[in-house]
Amino acid sequence: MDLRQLRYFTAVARERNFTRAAERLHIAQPPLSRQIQLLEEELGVSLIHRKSRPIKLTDAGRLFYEQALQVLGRIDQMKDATRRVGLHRNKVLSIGFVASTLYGGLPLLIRKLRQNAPELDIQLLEMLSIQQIAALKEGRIDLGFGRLKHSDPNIHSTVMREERLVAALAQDTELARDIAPLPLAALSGQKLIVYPKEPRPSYADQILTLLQDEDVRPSEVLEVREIQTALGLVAADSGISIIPASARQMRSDVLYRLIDGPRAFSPVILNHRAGDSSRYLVLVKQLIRDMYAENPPWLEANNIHPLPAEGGSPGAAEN
Amino acid sequence: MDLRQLRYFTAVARERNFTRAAERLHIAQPPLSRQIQLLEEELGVSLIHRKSRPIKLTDAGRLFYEQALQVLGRIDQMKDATRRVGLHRNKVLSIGFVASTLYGGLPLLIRKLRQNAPELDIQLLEMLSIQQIAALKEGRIDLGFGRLKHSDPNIHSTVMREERLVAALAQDTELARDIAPLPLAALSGQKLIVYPKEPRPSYADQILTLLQDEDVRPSEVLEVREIQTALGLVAADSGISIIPASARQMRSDVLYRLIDGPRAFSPVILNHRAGDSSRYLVLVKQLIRDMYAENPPWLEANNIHPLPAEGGSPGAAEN
DNA sequence: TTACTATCATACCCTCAGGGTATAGTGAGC
DNA sequence: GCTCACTATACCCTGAGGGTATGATAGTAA
Repeated sequence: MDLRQLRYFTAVARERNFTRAAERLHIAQPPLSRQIQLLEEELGVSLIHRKSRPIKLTDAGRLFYEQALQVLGRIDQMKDATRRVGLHRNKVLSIGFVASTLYGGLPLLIRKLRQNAPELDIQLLEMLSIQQIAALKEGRIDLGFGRLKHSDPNIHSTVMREERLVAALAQDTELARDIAPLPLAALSGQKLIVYPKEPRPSYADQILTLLQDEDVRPSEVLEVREIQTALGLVAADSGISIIPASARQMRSDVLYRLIDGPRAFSPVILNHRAGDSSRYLVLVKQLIRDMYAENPPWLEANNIHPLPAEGGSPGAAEN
Repeated sequence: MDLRQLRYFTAVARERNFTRAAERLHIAQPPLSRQIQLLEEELGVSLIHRKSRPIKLTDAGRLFYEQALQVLGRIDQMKDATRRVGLHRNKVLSIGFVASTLYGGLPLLIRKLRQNAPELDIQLLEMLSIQQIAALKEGRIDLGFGRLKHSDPNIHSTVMREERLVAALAQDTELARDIAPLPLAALSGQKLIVYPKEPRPSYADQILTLLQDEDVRPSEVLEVREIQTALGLVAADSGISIIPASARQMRSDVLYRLIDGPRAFSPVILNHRAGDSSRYLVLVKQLIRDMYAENPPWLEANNIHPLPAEGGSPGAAEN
């Protein structure tokens, strides 16, 4: 497949007419017909009902059309952004993050960052905690928000906060009767759903280690690839999952109970290359301190405990 | 530009070596070098530092690399989805929506829909209310969630609920002292920010008409293109904006006060082609009734008033 | 039904973009 | 400064993509 084919197809779909589309594309009509045929052949699917005038798109064609428009738009944006950066009009900051931080302070941080550094092209890449370590070393990202501690000397880490863990429970089950915090021990003998399945080690191991350390044994452990699947299975009454408190927003058709216990927390960790002294890194750290200082509603709502040492003194509680 | 060039560039970026990338692509090294040069020439930007071994990406190159990966992935997904639909394994339902419904019931509806019809490819397209009318007629979407009433006989509409309006106020301003509901009249003499600027008529006109009907005259009206901009300006103390209650989630650094008055509501309207009797349309309507029947927390939290006639009897309160 | 028009598909030719081979140029390490 | 590993340059050749001519057919009006 070829971008040319996408452009040709979108022109035909827009005009609902091969001849006019060809004119608009500044080519003759036969080659246009042929390119569309080749495209349909490659996909193994007919995109256009030709046995009617004006022509109509098939269901597949309509889907393909909308997606093609989006891809083409995306490519234009990509070219523009690359040019801006290449011509030194803009700088790039690539930020890796685990999905759950989307439900915490990350969106606000990004907004603040855009306000404070409008010349910055911010690139957000969803990736797991260990993938962030590799991506930092390769220079694919400049900053990572993860949930896993690591021991790589080239990567500098800051625990930003410890977030309460909650159990996600199916409605109308025994444990869902009460809403008081749940002792970890209550999970003994229950079916547990953990995520992500790979790559390891991951948040799943953090949860499994916690249970093991507290000598809590689930009757069964099911590993799934992502939190959405885990919550889906919970909703289908296939077990219990343990998630960071802020991720409760992801689904409202399951019940959540805070988990009790001094270790029932998951950290949010800021990772960056040791020795990186970019002004944007400094800015991000400052903005994070500002955010905690403002003590926004989501902090309390999500039962998040900022670390005592944080919030005021720069550099405190790091590494 | 060409997809081939994107594939070539990602291979080089991955391998950090032209020769090995060429092998992996099953072409000779010189043509690969040339394609990358052409790409850089078209962009007018250097993507690769060649004066080091192994080669390194420039800032622009890193940005371009990540974006290119995403675009290529997107294209694969697009091909797969189109094939599935074309081979009748899946059906497509295209849903147009105004941005603010993302903060209401739409995400939950989509989840329910996926559960109830896993064979369905759901395509979400953000568009304004009037754009939805045109898109429905052209068959670009099958379903629209908008906020504007219309009078097109080919489009069937159902008011799903009336949502409270709230005023977005800059922190530390006079009106932000109190948190009690704000009478519309309090907006007299204030700077007002409305959106979207175009295409008209839009939600902006709905608000302006409301104020006019109630004889409330702002000192100044500023039109901006989208709600994010409006809230950004509010945060910068450039005026007051009026938004649907559920959109409060978009920004936490401004203050919101409910607006008082019998007409201070904005409807959420379901649009579809008159005569469309697809089973998925029926399913969506059923799921919406289920959702309201469950009376989820966001309904109350957003001060939404379901219409009395809705929720139980199918077909009631329609059109 | 027929004739007409608008429009898409087919057949066939030609050109140049992209790939190949040979080789020159160059950064990095000993 | 020599060598190795690697990239750029020079030049040739082939086929994908575009052009022209024409056939095939849906829609339409009489």
